[in-house]
Amino acid sequence: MRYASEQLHTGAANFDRFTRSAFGLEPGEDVGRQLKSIAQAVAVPRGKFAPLDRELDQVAYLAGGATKLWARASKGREQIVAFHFGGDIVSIPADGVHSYAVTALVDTEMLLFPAREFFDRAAENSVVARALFDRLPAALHRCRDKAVALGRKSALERIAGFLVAMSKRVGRPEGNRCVLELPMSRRDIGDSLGLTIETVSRQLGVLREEGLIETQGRSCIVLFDLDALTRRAGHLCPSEDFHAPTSKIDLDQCDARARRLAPDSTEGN
Amino acid sequence: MRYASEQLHTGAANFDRFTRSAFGLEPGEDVGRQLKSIAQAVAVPRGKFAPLDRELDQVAYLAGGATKLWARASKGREQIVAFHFGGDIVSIPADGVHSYAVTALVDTEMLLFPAREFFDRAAENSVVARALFDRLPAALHRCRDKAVALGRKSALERIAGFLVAMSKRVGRPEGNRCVLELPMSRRDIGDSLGLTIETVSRQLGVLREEGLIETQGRSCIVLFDLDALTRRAGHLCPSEDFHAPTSKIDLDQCDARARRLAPDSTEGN
DNA sequence: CGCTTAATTGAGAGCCTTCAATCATCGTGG
DNA sequence: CCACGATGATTGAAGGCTCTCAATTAAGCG
Repeated sequence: MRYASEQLHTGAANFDRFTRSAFGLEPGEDVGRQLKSIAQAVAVPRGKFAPLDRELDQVAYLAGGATKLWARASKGREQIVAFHFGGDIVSIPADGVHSYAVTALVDTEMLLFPAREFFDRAAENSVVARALFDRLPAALHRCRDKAVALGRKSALERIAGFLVAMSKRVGRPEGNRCVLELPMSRRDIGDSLGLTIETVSRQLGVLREEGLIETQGRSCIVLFDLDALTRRAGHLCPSEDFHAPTSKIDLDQCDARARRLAPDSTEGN
Repeated sequence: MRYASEQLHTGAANFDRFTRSAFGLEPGEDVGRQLKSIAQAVAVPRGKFAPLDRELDQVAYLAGGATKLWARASKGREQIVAFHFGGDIVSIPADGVHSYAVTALVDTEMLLFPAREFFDRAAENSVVARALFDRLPAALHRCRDKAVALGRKSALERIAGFLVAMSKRVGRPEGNRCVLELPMSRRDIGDSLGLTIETVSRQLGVLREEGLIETQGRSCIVLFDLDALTRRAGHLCPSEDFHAPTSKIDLDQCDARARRLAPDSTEGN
């Protein structure tokens, strides 16, 4: 059951690389040692699951590669909740209302931590804590944007939004074009957007016929006009603040009874 | 533009109440003072927006009341991303791909913080940091569960899941029944589940005819069988670990090439 | 008690899914 | 290096679930 092939270490050098790239820590700090003592280094080949303990929340640091975090919903359909790439920190839920798994899209190396111990140690070091307070809310906000897309957007809007999002994470700019080398299949894209592969294919076809994108082989997509795609995604555009079809919420209409109160009025009620 | 009515203070006593209930802090600690210096106390009447700065990520602590966090998507449709109740800490995204707002479902009092400063100070105190490391991943995981529902579940499953989730947050057990006094309208429920009010109404009708629930007036729903509702929601059920329709992911099939490697093998690569 | 707003119920339309077949891509073996 | 086979992607037709539009009923408040 144990293949001879590759090697992977939680050794000092590797671990220093992790603490530096993830948290900006200098080698030799206490937290580093403490985190190392609960880390489990894992190499997951393309297409395989990460060996998770589903009884516990876990945290993973991706040293390299790409993964999908997904759950099984009804009728055997999968919902991908997030894609992750090298350098990312992944928060993986224990079995709750759904059962989650992490699958490698390409050969991936990761460090696995039990969430409780991980956060206990992180809370003791302000540098680590601060780094996590950047990442966790960011992950939450990405998930919220995804919820908006899944709940209220058409297939075309979701596809356009997916392309724009991917361009920011794995896009390679070439002049005013952007070349995407996607590590995930059409099925993965569909499972991420709550669509079928057929619909993904059809909507990509629509964008292709509009001249906004070009597909090359299975994994390469060229984006010709990111602004247009952003508009098609129903995203908030800097250029559209005025006569916006996707309008910003006008908080000035919010009624002044939502009063700001002097933060220093001593005591009270 | 400033109404004379109620009063609200960030005064010492109120603030101590906040730091104690949110973080388990004793009064008089440094963090408390530091957080207070950046806090803004706000009373938001039912149906009104919280006065947010959309240029900045923000954090809100709900002293009491109930709110919805929502975004505007295409065609003027809203997507509610989360409901929050008294005691909750809310992470509110700045304008990014979508524009978010917080609306009070009932009269609500909250403390608003700029996220950056809030987390900077939180990172310096391990007790506060630890508390947030409980709440932030929990919020993320709730959002992930919601994404699964929005992406891959039928209207009936979503409604059932909503009722089960609400029973845990605002449910009042009465014998083996559970009484829900919902602060949100059918429209809010629909906007939270990516459905229309009509569909919400129809699916509630289905559950009613099955004898699983009873509706009383606009805001009260009685749940007769939480287990059955949980199954209808397509959730993972403890009782269903064996012949599960909503199966857990079988990580034992995950192939052993996802090897666990000795965490102490010194140095390497 | 009447009015306003919310919720329910019904009929028809639309978008995405399902089912099915064809085509393309890419890895493998000759 | 090319042919082949397997898998993935594309395209087409039909069906289903939810939405839209419309009318009716109920709830809650003054």
